[in-house]
Amino acid sequence: MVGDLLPYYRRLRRHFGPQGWWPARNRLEVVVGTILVQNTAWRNVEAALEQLRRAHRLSLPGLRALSAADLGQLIRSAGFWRQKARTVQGLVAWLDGQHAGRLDRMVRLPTPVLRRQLLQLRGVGPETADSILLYAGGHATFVVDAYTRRVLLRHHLGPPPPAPSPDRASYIQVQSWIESRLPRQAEIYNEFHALLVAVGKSYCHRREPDCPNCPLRPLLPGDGRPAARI
DNA sequence: GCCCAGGTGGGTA
DNA sequence: TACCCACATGGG
Repeated sequence: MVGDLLPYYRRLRRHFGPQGWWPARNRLEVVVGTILVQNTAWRNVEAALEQLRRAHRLSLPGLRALSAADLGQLIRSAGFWRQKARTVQGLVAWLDGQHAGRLDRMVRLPTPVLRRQLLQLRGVGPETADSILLYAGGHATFVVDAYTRRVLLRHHLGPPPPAPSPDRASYIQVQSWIESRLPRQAEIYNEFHALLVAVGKSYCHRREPDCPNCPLRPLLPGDGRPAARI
């Protein structure tokens, strides 16, 4: 069980190379990025981060100094900007109130405690919480996102959907399935998740799961069988 | 024009 | 619990 996914991890890493996630310059950028990227293409997030940077507001003091309206305008390109501005401000307020405004203290909390606290924040769900835990804090927590599900489905991996319903496994079920098949190390969770995103992005077309030109078919199992619906 | 992108929360049965 | 929907911008 443990280590079942290691061969795939190694194969993907040889093919794509180290991914070096999260694409950010510091811890705060990771945290802000995890919120901005919710259901949004990363390029739109980059534009928003750049706007914050140019306004000298991509820092805790900078964010504190912004009204919700002004923050919203700066992150507009990331979409859902009213919600996301509120979420960022809520997170900064919580950080100030509970952790003396210090991310380095926040990430030192035990994983289950920090996860629970993050999930209490409005606008922070399981994926955002786990992204902060893993990519900002180095906690060994696997991030389940749309790419994770898509790639697992396409290659007939992952937990079976619980019959008769719902039609897909829960976040926790997918997360447990992966975590129990890899060494419990943040570095491996980090890299494997980033590699799954690289796989997902490299598919010729999301709507053509059987495309014979997909260069990744030898990298993950599932060849010789009809591809799962994605 | 239409579809989609590294989700989340609220409402309803 | 299991759907459904709003939330919004930008690129293919």
